[in-house]
Amino acid sequence: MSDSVRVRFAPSPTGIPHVGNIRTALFNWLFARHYKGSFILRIEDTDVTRKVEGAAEAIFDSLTWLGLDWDEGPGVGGDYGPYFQSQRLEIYQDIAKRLVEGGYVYFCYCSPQRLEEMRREQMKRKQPPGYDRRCRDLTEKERTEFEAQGITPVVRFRMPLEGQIKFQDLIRGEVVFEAATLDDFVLLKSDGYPTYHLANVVDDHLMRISHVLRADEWLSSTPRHIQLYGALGYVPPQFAHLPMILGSDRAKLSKRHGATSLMEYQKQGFLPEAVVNFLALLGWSLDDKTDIISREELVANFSIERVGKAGAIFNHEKLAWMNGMYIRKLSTEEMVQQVMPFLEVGLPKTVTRPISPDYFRQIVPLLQERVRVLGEISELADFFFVEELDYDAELLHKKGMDREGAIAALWVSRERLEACPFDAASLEGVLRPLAAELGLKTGALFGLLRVAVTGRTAAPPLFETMAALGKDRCLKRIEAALARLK
RNA sequence: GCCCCCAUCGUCUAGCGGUCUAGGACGCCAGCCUUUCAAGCUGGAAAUCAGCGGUUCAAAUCCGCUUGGGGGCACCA
Repeated sequence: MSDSVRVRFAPSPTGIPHVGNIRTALFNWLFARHYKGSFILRIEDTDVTRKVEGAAEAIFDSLTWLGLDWDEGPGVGGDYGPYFQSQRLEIYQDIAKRLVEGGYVYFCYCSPQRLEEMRREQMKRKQPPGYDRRCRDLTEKERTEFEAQGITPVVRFRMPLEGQIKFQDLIRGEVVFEAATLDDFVLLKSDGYPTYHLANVVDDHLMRISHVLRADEWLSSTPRHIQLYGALGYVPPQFAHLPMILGSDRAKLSKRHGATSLMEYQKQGFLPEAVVNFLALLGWSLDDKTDIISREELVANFSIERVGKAGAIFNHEKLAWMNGMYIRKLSTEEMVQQVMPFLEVGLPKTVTRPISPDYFRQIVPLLQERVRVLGEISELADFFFVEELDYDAELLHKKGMDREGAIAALWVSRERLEACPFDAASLEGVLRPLAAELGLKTGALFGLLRVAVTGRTAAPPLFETMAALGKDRCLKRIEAALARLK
């Protein structure tokens, strides 16, 4: 199989790609890389009316972000281009002509209004909606009459009226459809553009695609494609219909499911490696225990045989957990690189920019195991950057400690700290004994100082935090806390 | 409505006739660690394997039916 594998990701630029689309791309990519085949990107822009500006770029960006590089397609070229279907119109028209000559198709002059009305009728009678084949056997005369009226026809495929259409799906096994339940679908629209069915089949053949891995939603159009391949004298590729990724309501992913666009995950601070890992495990598994798996291992082990059949709900919680796992694996340098952009946009405007990387390098290790999604970073770390802390004075004398006690403790602490070198070890050497001296539990003193210095009750370890903040800032904040208590 | 697909803890999944009183992970709960929060570690609750019939010495695993869920049914992809 190795030398012949050519797979493709063929999205239509009608919107920003969501995780479901990209999961399909990922499986194709993994399949190609596993068998050392080719991964082809083809843009199926045959619907002029639904084309969305910037969608193609969003597709490129999404794939690039995840590191799903394509061997042929926009930007890289290839021997089977062009890779935009809108640039291949003549090809489809030629093929359609061939089909006309072969009698596999016919011209249909039915107006959209009539078709719509027909479907409404069918629905009302609880009949399956589908083209009633009115134009299937038009006489020469009827045809010329319609032509004389200036109607531009569409080209429809002549489906068999009876019999079964069978095909082997690599994931579903044998799938059988009754031909009688399938209607004559459109191949060429009246604007001269091909429909998905025509363009997709033609291009998959012309581009020598060996395996079509696509979402399950395509399963029911596969028998049509099989017929088309037959009429064209093409050998169909192998099909593998991937289980769908579902929203929390178990329905097909759509805009109404909230943040599903892939780029949104980038914006929120997910790492591409984590997303790849997570997406790969949605519908595929290595074994009974592997959760964290590298791209290399995925490529080495990916196989269609281990792709499941049931749809999978996209679980944000688990993705967030996994992202945290990947964040913790980052080196300090990598973490600084990753986090900087998020701080730039997330920190209040009052913080002076640019943020010093040196300062930041000190605090990054304190944050690294406390973050799951990079976008959380500024909220978690803002006290390292802002000048004025804003918090409720009551936090300073919460449990067990009264106002006077807090004032006294802060006062002494300030005094001792003044003479203390500001590294974590020295700070601990001074503050731990101080707690005993004051007759306070360490937790009480440290908690008090934590609030004074960070403005919150939950923060990174106190000594490291104080060391990073520096003596000046800490003393000033303790003074501010004292003032707040008065 | 018609056609097709699917069905193991709330979620993602392992399981491909006996090793399953069903394993792992997320989340949840508890304990440990600990200056808080995390992280980490340990333990726990959580699935009568959708139901019912078969086949078989033996079924989560094979078959059928039912139910439930999903997808498709455009001059959209």
